[in-house]
Amino acid sequence: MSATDPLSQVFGALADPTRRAILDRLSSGEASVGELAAPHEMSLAAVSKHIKVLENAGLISRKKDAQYSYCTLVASPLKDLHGWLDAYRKFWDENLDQFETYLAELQRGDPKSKQ
Amino acid sequence: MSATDPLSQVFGALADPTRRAILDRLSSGEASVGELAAPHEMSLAAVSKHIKVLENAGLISRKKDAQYSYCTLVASPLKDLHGWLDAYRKFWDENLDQFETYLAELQRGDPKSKQ
DNA sequence: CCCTTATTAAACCAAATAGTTTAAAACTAA
DNA sequence: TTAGTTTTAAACTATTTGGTTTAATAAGGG
Repeated sequence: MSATDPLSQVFGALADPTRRAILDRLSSGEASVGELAAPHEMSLAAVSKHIKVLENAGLISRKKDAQYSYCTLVASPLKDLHGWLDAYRKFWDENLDQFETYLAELQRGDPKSKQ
Repeated sequence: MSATDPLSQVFGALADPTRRAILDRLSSGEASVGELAAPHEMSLAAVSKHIKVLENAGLISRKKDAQYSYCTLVASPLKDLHGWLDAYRKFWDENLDQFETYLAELQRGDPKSKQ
């Protein structure tokens, strides 16, 4: 992932289960770096790096309070991603429709579906 | 992106503008490797590798015909991705909040929601 | 049979990723 | 001030990525 465009950054940030777990945790409220790191086997420094990747992708923001750094989910990049996905939605919906039509025809024994 | 779980593979495959362009091209119909490579500056072999990444993520399938390899978009992984995204939709979609409020009111039998 | 076309494999390289450990920075509390 | 907590920076390593070039494979057409 050496691409620097925003969409690539967001997709790249999400291409890791640890980072998705962090986002998932943040979906139930803000948390400090230590709290975010706790469930993971790796070192705190490693989680800190993952958090920075998410921050660079715009997926989290931070608020410093004393020595603590509190992270919050920022959903707008996910909205952008949803917008990108939507261009393909008709595709899988169509396929689903076609498949359902096919199944319905099979059940009816419609001869057209057998060619 | 050394993670091997399906979702990471899909996100990783999409974290590259060349690969997204290939998917975009395929959304208007199947194409050979050569056709997919044409718009890009890089070598054919490089595009061939990108196509393999997309194939490994399950985003395209191929059909061999003579020396040609025809690629087709497979949208189901995008549908999975959409499912993952949906868990975050409430963070950006005000309309969904309204809809959930509406549903909650309906369940309560709140008369305001019926007008 | 040769020649061309389409694609992939192999070997190679530079840069990026994902982790480590150690140390430093910034703050709190005694 | 000293000691402890939280987080990040730095340096290092192994692996992966994204590209290259060259060669091999596989098919079709004179």
